[in-house]
Amino acid sequence: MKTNLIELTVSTPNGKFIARYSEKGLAELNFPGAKAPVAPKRSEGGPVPSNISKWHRATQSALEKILAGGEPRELPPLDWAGATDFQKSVWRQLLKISGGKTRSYGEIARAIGKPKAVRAVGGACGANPIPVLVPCHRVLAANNKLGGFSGGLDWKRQLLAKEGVKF
DNA sequence: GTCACCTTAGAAG
DNA sequence: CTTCTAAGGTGAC
Repeated sequence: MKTNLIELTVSTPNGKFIARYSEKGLAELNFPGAKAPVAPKRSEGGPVPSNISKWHRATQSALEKILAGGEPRELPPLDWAGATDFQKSVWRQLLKISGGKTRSYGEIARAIGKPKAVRAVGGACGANPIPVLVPCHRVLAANNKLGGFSGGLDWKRQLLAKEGVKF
């Protein structure tokens, strides 16, 4: 079923991110500049539920923290409904990467018990609906090569630079 | 069913 | 050192 997502924006020094929440938590986060598939239509529909309002505050502060090169104090609940088990496993590993550190696709693959699924890990990262908070940008190719990034390789470089990662 | 993807280790030239 | 190949998971066509 098409869950009614509530769309809110997060203003940062880097631009306005777009966050979408379901009843269960943050379901999606988009980079500034990404074309908005739907118009923001939440205010007329009704008030934003208080729990979502609270999550949004957490999202905002976590995002700002990361963009400043730090680690978020706390994250809002993430709604991974629709994701496969494989993807959830990968994203769980990503959440364990602390600021300024990086892992390779191979390491992630190994961590979830499928050392040969390195390309699948790349696929899961690309399918990540919540970039930045789920730090898919901290995953580099082997030998500290940048690798790719569907949301714009530019963001990956910038985020890593803020965290002091060199390569 | 086929193909492309945010990959990588290893074998061959 | 450079080039080529095979291998996982998933979604688009």
